[in-house]
Amino acid sequence: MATKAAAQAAKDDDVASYVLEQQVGHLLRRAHQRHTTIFQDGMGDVQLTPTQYAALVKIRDLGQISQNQLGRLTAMDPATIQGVVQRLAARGLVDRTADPHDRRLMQLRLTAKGRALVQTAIARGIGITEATLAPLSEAERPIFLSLLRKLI
Amino acid sequence: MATKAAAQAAKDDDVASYVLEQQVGHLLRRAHQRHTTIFQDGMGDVQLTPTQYAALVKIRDLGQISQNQLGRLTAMDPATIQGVVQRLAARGLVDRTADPHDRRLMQLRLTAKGRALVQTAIARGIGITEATLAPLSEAERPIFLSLLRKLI
DNA sequence: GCCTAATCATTTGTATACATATGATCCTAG
DNA sequence: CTAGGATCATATGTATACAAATGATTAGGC
Repeated sequence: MATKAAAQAAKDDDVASYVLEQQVGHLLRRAHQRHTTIFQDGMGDVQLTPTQYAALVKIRDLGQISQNQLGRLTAMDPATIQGVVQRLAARGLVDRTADPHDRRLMQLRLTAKGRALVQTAIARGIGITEATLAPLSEAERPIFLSLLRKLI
Repeated sequence: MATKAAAQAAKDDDVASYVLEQQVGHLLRRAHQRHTTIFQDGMGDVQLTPTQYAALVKIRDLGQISQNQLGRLTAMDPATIQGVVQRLAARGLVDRTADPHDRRLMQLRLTAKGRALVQTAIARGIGITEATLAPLSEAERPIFLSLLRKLI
């Protein structure tokens, strides 16, 4: 029983000395917040959110892709990607056509306007990545990125 | 002019070879998503979101605090913390009283129910941090956390 | 070939996250 | 001591993010 009581006392100490600001979840949330702010400032008049940007870049990479597939590649569930694509289509950046071979699918492509915008956006995206990583030295950046990748 | 043209060609190459999945912003978003999933699973029937949890822990630390101040300490703007606190109060976890010395302020305290719940929640929060960092070795974890802290 | 299961897109509801606006209250310069 | 600015909480609107449900369509097992 003494060991059980000691184990419980140790756990109570952990709870009492728990510091929110040291938890990885809190730090991830704050780092993500900071990046979102940098992103919004960096995009300026291009006026894209990070998810809209991810969707545009991925459509650019693949030329044509279905909506749910795009969601999987950009880590958005069907409900989220639906809203993102709907807003991109409303701005005339993305073209949605029903797939003739599978009528469940919405095939997505960039419009001419979308292709032009994504070029500008990526140029700014490069600067945004640089600005986000600015607090890290050149040596620290690849270390951080490789560890961050492991957490996904 | 040759140098300018070369510089532009280099930038065009950067745009053409841009890989979304390697950008720190995309990785941060995905790591944060993964943590949120782990958090929700780990909390189980405690049924707290990460921000609700952060608010409860911080009120526990300080005993009493005004709403906007709590928002600053947990990195939530006034509109966001308002909703978070409103939901915690609706569940009877937090008590809101107008400050007699400054009638602009809403002073927040944990209820008995809130104090009991936060104990359980922090015990699970410790496991959630562990689960989030599980892909990293013991040596990698402090490195990652120290680099992540620099990005805030 | 048919029935069931799976997939796709959409819709609804809840919860951050933030910009912006507003009214109440406090503080401070003059 | 009062007018102007600052702070606080709230409200509204937009945009993720995801769970859960739905209807349309396709694919697989038999």
